[in-house]
Amino acid sequence: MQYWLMKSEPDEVSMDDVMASPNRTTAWFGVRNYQARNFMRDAMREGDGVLFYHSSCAQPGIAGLARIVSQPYPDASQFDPVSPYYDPKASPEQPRWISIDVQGTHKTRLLPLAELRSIPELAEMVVLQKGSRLSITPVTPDQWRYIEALLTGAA
DNA sequence: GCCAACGTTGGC
DNA sequence: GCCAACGTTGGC
Repeated sequence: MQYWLMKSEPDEVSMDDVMASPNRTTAWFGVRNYQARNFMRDAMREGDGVLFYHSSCAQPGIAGLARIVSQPYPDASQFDPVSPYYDPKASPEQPRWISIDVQGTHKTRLLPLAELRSIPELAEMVVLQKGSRLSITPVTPDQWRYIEALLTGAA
């Protein structure tokens, strides 16, 4: 069991969109960065916890909690010539990019980036490190527990 | 819109 | 394999 922070632009997919999806589940596709891809392919597994983060927006921060509900599988958009995520170098025989299904569990209050930065217990979070741009970053169990308790009131 | 930081591309 | 140029991310 591992924990992750996943960035989404709320104009594309917001926490509300996830919670409104059938079974509160949506396919995470369009990752086109090898480091993030490798996390999905090699480390993410069904049941892992996800901090759902809104990026590139007026109020960046954590918007809810989710979990991984599938194994990794090839991202269909890489084969679609009209998709903005089309990759001519990928083929169904040799897929390059990975999707995974994410299910929303709690929509929470927005935990703003500035507040995250103000919490000493969270100072080591990968997403807070200088220059960090990865759309998927690992979260430690301690960081997860702290944020989960903060946002859900769970002990 | 600005800009820092990082990733990718491609010539050599 | 090096590295300059370019593109992207993402907070502000």
